[in-house]
Amino acid sequence: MEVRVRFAPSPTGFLHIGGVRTALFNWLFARHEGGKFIVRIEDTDKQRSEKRFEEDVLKNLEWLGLASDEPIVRQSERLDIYERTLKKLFEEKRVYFCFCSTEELEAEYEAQLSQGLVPKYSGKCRALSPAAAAEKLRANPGVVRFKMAEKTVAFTDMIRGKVEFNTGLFGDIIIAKGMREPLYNFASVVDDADMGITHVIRGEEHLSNTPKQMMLQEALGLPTPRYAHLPLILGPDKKKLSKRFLTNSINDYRSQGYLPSALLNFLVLLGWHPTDNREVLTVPEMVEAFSIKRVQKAGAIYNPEKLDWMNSMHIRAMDEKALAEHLASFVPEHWAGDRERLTRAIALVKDRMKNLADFRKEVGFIFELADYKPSMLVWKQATSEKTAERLEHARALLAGDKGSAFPSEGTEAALMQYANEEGRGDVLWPLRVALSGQEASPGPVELLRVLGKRESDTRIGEAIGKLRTEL
RNA sequence: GGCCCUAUCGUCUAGUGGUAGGACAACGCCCUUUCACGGCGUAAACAGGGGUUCAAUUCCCCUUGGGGCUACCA
Repeated sequence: MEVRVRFAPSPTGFLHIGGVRTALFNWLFARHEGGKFIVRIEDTDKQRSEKRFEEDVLKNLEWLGLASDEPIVRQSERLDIYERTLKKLFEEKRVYFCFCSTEELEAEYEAQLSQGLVPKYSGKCRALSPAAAAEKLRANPGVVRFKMAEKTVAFTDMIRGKVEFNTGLFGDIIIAKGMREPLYNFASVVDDADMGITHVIRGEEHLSNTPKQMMLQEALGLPTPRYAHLPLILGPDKKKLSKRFLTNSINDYRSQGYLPSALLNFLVLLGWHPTDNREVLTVPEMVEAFSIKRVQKAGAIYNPEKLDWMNSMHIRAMDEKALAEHLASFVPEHWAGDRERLTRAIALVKDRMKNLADFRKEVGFIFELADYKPSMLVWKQATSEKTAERLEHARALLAGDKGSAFPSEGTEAALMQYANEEGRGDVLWPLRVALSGQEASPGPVELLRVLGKRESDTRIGEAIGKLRTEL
């Protein structure tokens, strides 16, 4: 039988890190098994669902490469189906209308609690005759309750093994607010069956929903898919992932210059890893090695430092051309247009970038030299005068370069020889600062290579000018 | 409170009935004109208590810690 899984977000907020991980595990499972991954939008809560959130979720899944294999399913477009199913449940007397007010219910729960009892719905409205219910319906919309049988329900979670619940503790749960307003547990069960979902992989917060859904499946004569409940991602404070991270949309990671593959790689390692010790994996490698049975049982803490490291590893693994594409939205247009220089700049800093946004601040000076103080050119105990002389010497050396690739091997050797004679810091430091205008940067020879002969000469000339006017 | 899940370095984790390994982060050294990168190294963990056993981090129980659920949210 074909494996079919789904990712079922409710569009009540931007797509966040936790959602992506759930989507990823579903997607990997589907790909590994050669099955289908389907996105279902759970927008039954009209108050909280917003179209812009749905768009955000879909757009970001696409960016991450986790798009749905089949057309998106929207619960808001399936109200007829839920209504029909609900009618059937009414006919079979598996459900009933309840008209108890929130105040009544609260009072009931308090009373139960004070007697040391487990608070649950008393089942009061079960006794209402269909006629009485119809009468009340005229003034009060009511809610639909499911007659929960009291029994022990057991299932085998693919990650946790056997899990047991006593459904008697739940009471008669509300499954819809009216004939056309289904609630989560009900809509989810109907859709999973309709969509032919074979495996439900979701967050651990749904573990106790599973027995409720199984009871619903039983009442509707629907098959029970296999379940896997993923451990939750915890915040750095070892508590449930805080608002600070949950409200962070994937958009933020995207604009900070994280690569999709790095984000996915980081997330997959939160609760799973391959049998060997590999940590840096391409997406195809993840698919190949993935196994739901190897998923960890305990929650994992979100560690942003490791994400940075992972991103730098993925940046390094990417070739310069592909990186240039990704960089396009992170640099000014005229930089992106100067493809030749952009590629050389990328080669220069690829190994030192943690994210794509770093690129601009790491090598911006290649495109636009910022103003700097002449004193920055002077190495340790050297004088401005001496520094200017050394720069002039170096400049003359470079000007004599006749090779096709600048700087030629001979020029480089001559420069290094001069540096060794004068003191490496005394020559190399001012040269590097003259070329970069920065306290910290890649080395002078690398910079010469990226800037080219003419631009290098201009910059060294400027540096000498700065030193001379200061004297 | 009740139900359920869970427990190895700060973090992600490997692992086995008999020296607890890797990665991130930290620290140190090397490389080096600078900053990174890189290389080498250091520190760092089996939550506690009972069992079972010649022997328990590993198997069992309890406690404790952490988490989830306990909605007319999903």
